[in-house]
Amino acid sequence: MALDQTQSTFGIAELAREFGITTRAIRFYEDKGLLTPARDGQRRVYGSRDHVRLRLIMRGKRLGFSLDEIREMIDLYDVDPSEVSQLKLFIDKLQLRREQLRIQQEDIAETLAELDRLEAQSQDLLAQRASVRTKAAG
Amino acid sequence: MALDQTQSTFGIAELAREFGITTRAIRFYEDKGLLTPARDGQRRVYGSRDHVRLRLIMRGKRLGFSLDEIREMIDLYDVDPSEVSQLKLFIDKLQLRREQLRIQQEDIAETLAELDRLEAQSQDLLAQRASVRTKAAG
DNA sequence: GCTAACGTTTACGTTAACGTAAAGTTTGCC
DNA sequence: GGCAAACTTTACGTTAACGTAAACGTTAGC
Repeated sequence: MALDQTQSTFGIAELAREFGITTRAIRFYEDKGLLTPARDGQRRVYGSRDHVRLRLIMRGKRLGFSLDEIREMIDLYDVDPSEVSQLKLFIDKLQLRREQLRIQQEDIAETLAELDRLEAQSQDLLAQRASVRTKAAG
Repeated sequence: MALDQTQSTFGIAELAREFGITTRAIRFYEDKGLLTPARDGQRRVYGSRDHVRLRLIMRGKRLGFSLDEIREMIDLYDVDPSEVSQLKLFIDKLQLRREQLRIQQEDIAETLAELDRLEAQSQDLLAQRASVRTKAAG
């Protein structure tokens, strides 16, 4: 077995290690309807679908979304496209998310620009200090 | 006074209206050291500096930062550049923030790409449905 | 057969970020 | 001078997202 085909089942501790979270958190996400692992007797067995979902959860958290929001986003991937009216609603939801993300992009761009400015200032100051010390020592 | 020079003092209710939050929240931010309004007797008087800070707070919240993190970020704007060692530490902090924001950018880009994919699929489906109905009706 | 390692459920505790309510003060206005 | 609007402090309540602990089951290795 050299091919290391993407692993297809996981234990809870295994997932916890991989994502750097606790098993408590993973069970909590299940309680909140974000994960739906299979069972082997009592034990939870996570498939590749859960693995993907957990990745989406962590990404959502990094973006500051609540678990409720994250669930809504994740559910977008599983939407049932049978009803046209549902489809249109679905597309509307997509637009809302998109708009929110666009705002975040702007916020990040602004912030990065300000950080750039601050760092430039600081580097200037550092250079000045360095040159002052050099001249004083020379 | 036609020039509407940027307003320089604000009441708490005024700020609350402008930013779409409650006065309670504004006082809470003060408790946490994010705002430091002047006083006119008992009453808080917010200057342009507080106004700027409140904007930064709201931006930080949109990006999912905690108030502690936001305070750290805001304090970067007021850093005292007297000590070189402090300056270097300061630059390190800037780098950390930058890295975090870069990750968020990536996360957003990924998410937007997936939303694009989902929407394209949906629009396809909608178009198919529409053409089916058109043919059935024709 | 015992002990780790891994897993389970149940339940109470904790922190952040406010909401909500009570009770009082100050100010402009009629 | 009385009332409403805006403000104050104090304090208890609430929600999200887990942490922590207790008490128990099961499986592999020595």
